[in-house]
Amino acid sequence: MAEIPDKPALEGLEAKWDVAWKDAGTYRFDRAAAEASGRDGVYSIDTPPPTASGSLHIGHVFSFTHTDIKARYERMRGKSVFYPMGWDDNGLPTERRVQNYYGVRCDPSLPYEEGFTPPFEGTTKTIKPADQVPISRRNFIELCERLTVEDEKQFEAVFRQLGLSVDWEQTYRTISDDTIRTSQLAFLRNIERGEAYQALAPTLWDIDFRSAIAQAELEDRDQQASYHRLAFHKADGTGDVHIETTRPELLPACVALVAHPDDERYRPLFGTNVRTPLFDVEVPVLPHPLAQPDKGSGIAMICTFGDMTDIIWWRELNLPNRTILGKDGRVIADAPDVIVSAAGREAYAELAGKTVFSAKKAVVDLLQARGELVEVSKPFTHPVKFFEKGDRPLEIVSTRQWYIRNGARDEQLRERLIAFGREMSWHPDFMRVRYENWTEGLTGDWLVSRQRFFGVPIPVWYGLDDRGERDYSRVIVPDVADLPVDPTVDVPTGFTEDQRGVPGGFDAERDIFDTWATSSLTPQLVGGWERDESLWNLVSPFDLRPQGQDIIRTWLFSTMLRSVLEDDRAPWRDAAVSGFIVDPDRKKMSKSKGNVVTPADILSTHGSDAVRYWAASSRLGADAAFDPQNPTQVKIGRRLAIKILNAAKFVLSFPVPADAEITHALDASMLVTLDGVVAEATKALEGYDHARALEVTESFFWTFCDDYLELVKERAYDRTDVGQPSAALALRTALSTLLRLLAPVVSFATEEAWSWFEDGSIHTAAWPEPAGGTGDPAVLSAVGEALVGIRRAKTEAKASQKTPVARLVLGAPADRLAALRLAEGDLKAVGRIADLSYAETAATAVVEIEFGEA
RNA sequence: GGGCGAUUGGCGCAGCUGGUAGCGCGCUUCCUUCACACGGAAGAGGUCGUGGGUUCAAGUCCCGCAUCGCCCACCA
Repeated sequence: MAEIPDKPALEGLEAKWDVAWKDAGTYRFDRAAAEASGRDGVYSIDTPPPTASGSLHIGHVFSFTHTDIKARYERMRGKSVFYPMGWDDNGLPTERRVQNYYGVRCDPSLPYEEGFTPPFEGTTKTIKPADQVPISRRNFIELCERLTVEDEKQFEAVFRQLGLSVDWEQTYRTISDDTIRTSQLAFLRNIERGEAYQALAPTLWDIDFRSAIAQAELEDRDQQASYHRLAFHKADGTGDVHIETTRPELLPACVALVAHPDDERYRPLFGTNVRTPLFDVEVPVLPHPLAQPDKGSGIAMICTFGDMTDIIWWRELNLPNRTILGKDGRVIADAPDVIVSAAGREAYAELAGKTVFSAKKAVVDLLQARGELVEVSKPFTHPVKFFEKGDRPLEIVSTRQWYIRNGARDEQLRERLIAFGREMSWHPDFMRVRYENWTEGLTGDWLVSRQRFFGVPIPVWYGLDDRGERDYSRVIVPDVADLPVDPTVDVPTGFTEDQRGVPGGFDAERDIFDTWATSSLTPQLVGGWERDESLWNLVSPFDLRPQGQDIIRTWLFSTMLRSVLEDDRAPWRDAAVSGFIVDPDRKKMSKSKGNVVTPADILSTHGSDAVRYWAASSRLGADAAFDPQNPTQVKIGRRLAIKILNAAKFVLSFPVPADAEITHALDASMLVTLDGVVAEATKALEGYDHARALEVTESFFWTFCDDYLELVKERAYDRTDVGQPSAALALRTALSTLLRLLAPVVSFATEEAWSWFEDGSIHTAAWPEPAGGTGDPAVLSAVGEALVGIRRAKTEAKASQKTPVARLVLGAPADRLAALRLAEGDLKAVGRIADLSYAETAATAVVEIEFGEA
């Protein structure tokens, strides 16, 4: 046990207890205990792995604190808590950060350079792509690893300062060998069961990242556009048909016109052909119900591919593919074969090699020059699809990609996914709806391949035919025992390296997995799936998945999918979804808006307990305001933490006789009231309502300090008073209970105070149970009311609370008077009242007061 | 266009299975150093976005509307 300092303070507690907890292994997952107790004795958490590229933000502090509170509660309840930490270090954010940080970019065609030194180290300005030094894939990946390791150290430091009760021996990275092995193994199983497949199809494509993008990574952004009214010429020469488009540059990719089947204006045209302006290509006019008569001129051109609707029309109307955009977002050199006229080919030549933006201008100029641009509308804004991490609108190009079936085209699977979602508990419950909406609204299978570099390689090769072309029907998979593999380096069983890339040999898949394809396996990654079966059985399915509401469609959905495909069950029992942080203007905080506050400063300035308190006072799913200039709630938390230290010090100053018993009605009343608080806080925490648990506990704590402690301090101090042992014991009991109730939130101050009178960590102490005393709660509340009355009388007299009172008549309802008499001594002591008498009144109040010594 | 959530004193929030509103901050006044000035006490201040309905009784249940936020959408 530690000495009680003269002047307790919060400063330094974080560093002190972080080391102490680490040395004692306070939060270590006790595998032996878990094995002894079995799955039911374990509480396992599928912790979100923060993206290790850059810095943590206040939102991380917020949501991770929510999880930590529950973890600490379950630990005190006697569970072996499995609380790991992961870092999501693969993927685009890391690549982009590495490009900027070191001034490099990946060029897979380059050879590996031993001992490569990057041109920059930690630049603050953005380096233009043209100035980035091209390096090999292996060099690039090495830099990714180097940088993420550094970031992860900083992240751990912040989380330790915050006091997360993570078992820091249970960590994983989404780029480690173990992870790659697990990710590849799960994918091979998907292939085996026919859940993963490859297909050549129109794909949403980011021209800057040069990679395919999945539906879950889309976001709409408003863009300026104008309708361009173009004249198509009827093939029979009887006139023109006007269409409107925002994308005239796609005119050479036009494959048909489309109007609604019931549209009288265009009905006569169905089945006929028209010729495109400029390029003079004959295309059919077709009916399709998705065409909207009230939009534009009511008839649209279908291009391969301008938007998602084009894909649907193209597929359902069985149209040819005349893609003109390359993967770099520029118009490809070769015109579609159907453009045969000299004028058409000349026009196309003007566009070849141009970006979408320039090509649009060129087409408009050409159309204008030939008088075929009828009209250009005023610019307006409309939503355009972007990759959520991208800077330019997505294009749609035809590419070969890998997909995992997700229920979009399989009603049975979709229904199972929803059914498992209903088996789980969601906190708050309405978050389930978002999951269901997403699942029901899926438009296609999950595109998991990415044309990127830093990630888990897709573990396949393709057989090559005798001309050296990939035969996509001959997918070669590795032996499970050989995982992890990098197909670009490793050789499939039955082949030799010299068969790489030669006719009759093999060719490596160069794509990597989407980061979610690996993140969707976090339970498997951390739980020892196919690596440590006994661990897996102890922790899975996990108790808790904590996460942000913004990634329900990605992380939560995909984790559920993988679990259902692999094990036919939900991966967790509970999902706790935190809200996000909004600034004082109610805007979501995000890097792009530049209003992000870094947590390290906040933690240092106000103390971790204060910040934890702020986080704890928001319920799950509720957005929380945070004003870095004036973090009110944080300051309140700080006040609470300081009060805890001071109150503990005070309570511990009263000696508790060895044979002390609760004999006084007021003490018994306080303790039985506290029992109710324990019951309520416990119930709240069981239901993931940490805010409610904190509220009832905190509320009682202030009553305890302001009223009860004031009332009994004289008695507790006076060893000659027969009521002394009772008061001292009650105080000590309440302190112990309150500290434990507050420990999950105010983890540092409670641990500090605990160390003054108990051995061992409060965080492994038993969660309090109601003591089941026989007190009457009415006594404490009646005396509390009387105390307010006495104080008011003194305040109104502008007297100090310590002013002696010669005589005081206390009025109260009859049933309350009895309670007051039971605590008469304490009331007289706290009010410095010499002569206290009573009167029956409707409400509790001071009837007469006479100041002065007795 | 669809879905979800929010709307309670100046601000941030509680109000569980319906019975005429609570907490904290801020504010006003006062006290004070024997746990706590990173302190203590008392007080003023809302009829609960809006229009209906159910009920003896509605922030609290039902329907409509408005505003804000988030998510989704096949937006030529």
